Amino acid sequence: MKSKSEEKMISKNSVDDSPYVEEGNSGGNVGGNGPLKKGPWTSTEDAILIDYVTKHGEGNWNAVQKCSGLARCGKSCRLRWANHLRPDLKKGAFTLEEERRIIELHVKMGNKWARMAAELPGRTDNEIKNYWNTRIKRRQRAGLPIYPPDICTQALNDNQHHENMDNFSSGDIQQSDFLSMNVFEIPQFNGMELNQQLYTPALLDIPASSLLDIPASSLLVEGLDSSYPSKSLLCTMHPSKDPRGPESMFYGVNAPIGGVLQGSSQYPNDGSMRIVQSFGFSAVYDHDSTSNHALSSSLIPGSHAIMNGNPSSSEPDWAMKLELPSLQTQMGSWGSPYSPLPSLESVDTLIQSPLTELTQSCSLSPRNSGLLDAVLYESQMKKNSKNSCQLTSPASTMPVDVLHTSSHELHEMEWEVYGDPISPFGHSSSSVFSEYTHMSGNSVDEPPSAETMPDCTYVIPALFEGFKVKEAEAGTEKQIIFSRPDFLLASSCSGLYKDPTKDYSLLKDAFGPFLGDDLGKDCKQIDTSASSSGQGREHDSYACNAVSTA
DNA sequence: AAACCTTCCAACCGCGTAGTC
DNA sequence: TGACTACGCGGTTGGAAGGTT
Repeated sequence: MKSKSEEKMISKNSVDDSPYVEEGNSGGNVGGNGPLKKGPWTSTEDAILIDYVTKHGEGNWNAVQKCSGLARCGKSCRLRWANHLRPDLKKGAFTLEEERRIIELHVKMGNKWARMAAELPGRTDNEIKNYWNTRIKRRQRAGLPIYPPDICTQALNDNQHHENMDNFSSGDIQQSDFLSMNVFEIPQFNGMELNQQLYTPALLDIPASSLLDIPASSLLVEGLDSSYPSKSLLCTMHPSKDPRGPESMFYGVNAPIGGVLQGSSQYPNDGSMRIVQSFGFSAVYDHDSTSNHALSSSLIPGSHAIMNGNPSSSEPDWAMKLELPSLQTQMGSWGSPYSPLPSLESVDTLIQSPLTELTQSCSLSPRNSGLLDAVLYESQMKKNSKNSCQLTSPASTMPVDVLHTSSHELHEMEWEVYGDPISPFGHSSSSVFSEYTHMSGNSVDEPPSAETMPDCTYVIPALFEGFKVKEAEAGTEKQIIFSRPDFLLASSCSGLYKDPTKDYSLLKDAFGPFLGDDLGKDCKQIDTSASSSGQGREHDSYACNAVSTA
């Protein structure tokens, strides 16, 4: 097996018919004893490396080549040892328990594979990463949420718990407690961002990923206690490395959001922190909607922000370097300038805006209780009023003045911004929306996939979290009401699926380690006749509001 | 049977960080 | 303080294998 692939690799990497020769030396692959080999390892090489490590121990990998004559760079040696030769490695597929653990860890840590691996003895970061990416892809295809029902349930429980909390941002909650309480918070639907259509295309320049890969817990903690060393966030944002300073984190942002974002400059010394603090966690913490317009849903770990695949030229380099998972690449499919799919950046923009700004200038929608029933109600109302959403409006380039369009119009076009049944932070949002567009024949970049969400529609109780964004410069207020996708998952997992006759294989697959054989009892997919035809999916349950008030 | 597609996974690459000088 | 080095991490790539059409 290996020999075959090896030969291919050798052939591929060969230079002048010299196998085992590496033509490049990037990444410190310069060898002192000649060219370094790349590609699959042979058993002989493995033996050499094992022998070396046995004698000299781990570390000093660059010395391997010198001491053993192994034509491999230190980097490669380390990787080989860590991922394959280490004696304590656990081989074989992940157990259900391990899978569950991975998911839990991902909720907490995001794409911190090494940290996750540390929690899973015998497993490597690469292994976990591959597993996760595969899982994401699979669920994306299936149109399923990343996080399983029980976690959803826990998230809801936590939500209810926190709804009764006051001053959650006062920092009186211990980090550990907070973390423990939010371990299962579903950062689902980070894609509940504001409709990009509501904002100028420049908003797309905002590196949503900078926040979306941050574990929910980290952000939440940040929001609670600024003393928490939110390395994840800081590192992700790289604010200190941005020569433009904190405000530049919103580089590319302009009106109307720009006014809001500019508020970030209020915290010149700790932009990211402030931003975190400004995050809303309403899903979980909108116990006090007047003071804490949290957007918990935005706090999705591992969210590979859907950058809408539109790496604008104006996007800062650092933004592009932010944690962009491979999935994001896939998401790029809806990055077309004309894609009706939403941009996380837009929501992130608001999310990133200082809380104080929001709290001071915002008055939540009266319907904005954040309670599930309220959301359900609203969703139902929308459903009744509109049975179909016009998702395909090529209005992704809609100018700012769309904000002044009627709320009705906005409703129709906005649902697409939300729902991301797959990923909490939005990477999946792309999947759902892209899938929708596929079904409706509106995909710009990809052909409809019969495989994607076949006859499957989630009934999503859209929660509407509204807040007003004060447009500092214009002196106007724009109330942006957006749904609470984070609840969508939970609801979708807790019996909101309507059609019991549908095949639950997808869900079963998705919830594998979390559900028993009676999966179908709890999770059902909805079949809408419209969905099969790609028209009029009952996505209006995703409905969202965008009310613009001059 | 062949072509195509999907999944899995090993390996590579670039970058960030810590340590050292 | 800056340059250099080693190491680690996360994202990405590409081939093998298996499945589907």
